[in-house]
Amino acid sequence: MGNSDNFFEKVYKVARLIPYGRVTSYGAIAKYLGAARSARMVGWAMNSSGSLEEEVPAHRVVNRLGILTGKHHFQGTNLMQQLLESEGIEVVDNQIQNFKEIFWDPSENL
DNA sequence: ACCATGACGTTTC
DNA sequence: CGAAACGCCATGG
Repeated sequence: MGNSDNFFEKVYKVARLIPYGRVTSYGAIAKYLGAARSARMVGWAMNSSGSLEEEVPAHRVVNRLGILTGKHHFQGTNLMQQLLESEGIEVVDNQIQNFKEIFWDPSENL
């Protein structure tokens, strides 16, 4: 573990490429990395992203429906939503609005 | 090795 | 896309 696991490192690398004001899903990242059945591991990687030197925009990663399932892992009770709204993303009841339009698929852009 | 947990996703009702 | 059952797979006890 001293060295970053290759899989985790790839996840962080892709996450950092998500454009400002756009979002993607755990499954999309997993699929892009050739581990389509390991979407949960992407979430696990995000859980460890807080201790990294390089910051990871984990708030831009949501589930396939555009729901902020990981908001409770951020500090406070509403930080994830606030970060998204600060980028012009509209969130109502933990659900990203216009999700289809701001969704960024690494498989189609990398 | 077994069981529980989880920032997911698909299928089914 | 409500709710629940599975499937999936790394981690931890």
